[in-house]
Amino acid sequence: MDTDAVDASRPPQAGAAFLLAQLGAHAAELFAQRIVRLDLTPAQAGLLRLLAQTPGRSQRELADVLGMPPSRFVPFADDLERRGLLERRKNPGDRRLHALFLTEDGAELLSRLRVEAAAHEKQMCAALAPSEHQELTGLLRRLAQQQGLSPGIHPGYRSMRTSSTSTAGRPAPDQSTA
Amino acid sequence: MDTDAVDASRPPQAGAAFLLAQLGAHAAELFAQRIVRLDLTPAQAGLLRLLAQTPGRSQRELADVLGMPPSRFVPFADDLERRGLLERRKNPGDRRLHALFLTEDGAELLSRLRVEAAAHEKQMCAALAPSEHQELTGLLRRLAQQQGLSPGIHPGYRSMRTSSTSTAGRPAPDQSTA
DNA sequence: TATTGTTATACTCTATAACTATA
DNA sequence: TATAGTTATAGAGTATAACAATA
Repeated sequence: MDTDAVDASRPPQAGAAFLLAQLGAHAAELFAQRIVRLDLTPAQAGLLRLLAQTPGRSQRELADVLGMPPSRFVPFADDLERRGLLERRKNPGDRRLHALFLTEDGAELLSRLRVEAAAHEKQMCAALAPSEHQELTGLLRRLAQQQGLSPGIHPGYRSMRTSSTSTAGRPAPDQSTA
Repeated sequence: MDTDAVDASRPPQAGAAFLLAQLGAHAAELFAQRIVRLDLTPAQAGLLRLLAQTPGRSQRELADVLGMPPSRFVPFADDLERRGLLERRKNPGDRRLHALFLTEDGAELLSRLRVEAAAHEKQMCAALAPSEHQELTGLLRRLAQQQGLSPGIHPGYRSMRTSSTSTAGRPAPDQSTA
């Protein structure tokens, strides 16, 4: 009985919840690094996927799904539009709305994105045998469903960088104003 | 051969890596909400755990482990010191160093933190049977080890709120469309 | 009057770089 | 001269709120 369950000097092994947070942050970081080559941030990649899934949605809708305020969505979409990856079309029925669509270039980039995602998947699960990999995926899917997470987007998009304007590279120690 | 073609309009099911990022962000969010009651952020909780594990480390060391620059660590520790949760002691051998220790109040708060962590674990894994829960934990541990993640701290601490001062203004908008 | 998209402003957070005290 | 801790400042990123067009 003196063997207290909780010993402050030697904490218990990390549980699944902590490991999920730890591995999730790690996975997000690795993926972000990976798609720097495509000059995309994870949030931008999420929008491209979203546009492929359900084209023609309004900016307001998309901003809601991604969990960002409309005022932030505008420059976020502006950047991708300038790069020719998505296009805004006026909705004839309600001319207040801008329907967003993926361009051909956007679709092409998305397919390259999927290649990166596959490589990332392999890298993250390198420790597992194929059957274990499948087992893990199944368990995670059940967790996500029970937690009410919608497929394809995750809460992290809210707080993720929305622009990739050359901040993507190394710290670039510009030692100005010495 | 055409069966493995990638159809943009109907993306493949999410893989384990994406689910990890999604569930990880979700878990971190839930945990953050949970410990608002203790007036702690996840990063603060991480430091308390760290101090219990290996007391007496210098601020520089701790900042490195948590992945934050020293200039940010100082006010971060200041806050917890003001609240009497940790204490700085001058190192007699090298008086430049501040050795950090958990106070009694800090240790007491940490034990309450562990209670919350246990409840959080149960909440996150509610979808699983006990044997599956154990199975998942084992798989995640192997992933974390293979990825070189050190136990107890995770990369997300770098970008997490370091103060809990009156952030309670906006509790939980809960904008997820479930 | 309500809603979509947009712009502007104010605020928070952060890293970089100076500064001090010890070594 | 180098390092631990600290402070100051400037910059990036954000949300809130005002605005214009359309309903």
